[in-house]
Amino acid sequence: MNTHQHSTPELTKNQGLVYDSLSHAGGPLSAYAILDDLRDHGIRAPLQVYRALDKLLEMGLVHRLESLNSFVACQHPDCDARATMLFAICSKCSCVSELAGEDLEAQLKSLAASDGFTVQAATIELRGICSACGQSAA
Amino acid sequence: MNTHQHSTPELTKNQGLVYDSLSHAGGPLSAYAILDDLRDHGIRAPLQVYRALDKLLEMGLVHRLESLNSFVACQHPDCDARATMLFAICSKCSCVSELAGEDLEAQLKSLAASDGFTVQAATIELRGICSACGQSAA
DNA sequence: ACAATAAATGTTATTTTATAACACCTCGAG
DNA sequence: CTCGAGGTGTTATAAAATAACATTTATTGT
Ligand SMILES: [Zn+2]
Ligand SMILES: [Zn+2]
Ligand SMILES: [Zn+2]
Ligand SMILES: [Zn+2]
Repeated sequence: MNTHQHSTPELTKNQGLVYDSLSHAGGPLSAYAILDDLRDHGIRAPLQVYRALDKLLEMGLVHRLESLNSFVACQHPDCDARATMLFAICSKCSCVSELAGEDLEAQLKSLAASDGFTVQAATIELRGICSACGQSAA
Repeated sequence: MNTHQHSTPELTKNQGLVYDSLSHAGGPLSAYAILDDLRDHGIRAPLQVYRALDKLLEMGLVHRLESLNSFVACQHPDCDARATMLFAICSKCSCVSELAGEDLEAQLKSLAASDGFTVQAATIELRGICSACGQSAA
């Protein structure tokens, strides 16, 4: 279920299929999982998925989770405008939350700057236990 | 050139070979690049490299760069003890600096905690321009 | 409307990254 | 000695991503 459709700039057929697949999944999917999901809708080759993903990533509708080799629909209304995003990945249920790093970005930049490094983009992925799993474990 | 040998707990033959390869490289290498580098030293199959890497990762002598699918020798005297580490990867020269996140960890944890998430491990990889490349570009 | 151009698609083959499965060796505790 | 854990060597396979090429579908300028 897709909640906040961004300012969706009309997707093409394949882009729409891939985006819907990711949105409905409610969690991260690998490119090949998307492929399987869309076999019935005419998607037959990995490239069809990867090409759609490339565009969706450009548009900011989808994010790539490097530590999982997988992709997730953006959960945030205006990622592009906002500060650095970070992803909290639950080790138990594999759910993913996308959080806004508000002032985190400034701290990262200044930390990097102390080494003479100019930040262009940041990948921040946390591993741990989500609130639901934390409570059920007690 | 390996500078600060940690408290190296005697590596096995293959572990030593892989660690040396990574140390001498002075930058990130893929498992298969390590394999190629060590063909002359009796390493013939990916598994020999991946098994050694697994142990080296456990020991904290080596880190995995998720966004590059590659590995780098630890540059920091005492990673284990220290706070969250972050990696600054230069988009031009591909060099990698490992920085200590001092108070960054606290901020990450509190940010995650506001979502009910308990952090176990963090992957932080920055993309940008290193000091050397920044100056040469001018 | 029509040609020129750009963007998206369909398909096959290939590369790159990572594991599975199984046999053998080595070395130290009992 | 023996047996059990960890390390090694090897072959085969799985999973993730890209290359190359032909075709089709929009966009744009005239
Ligand atoms: Zn987002
Ligand atoms: Zn969970
Ligand atoms: Zn380190
Ligand atoms: Zn550089």
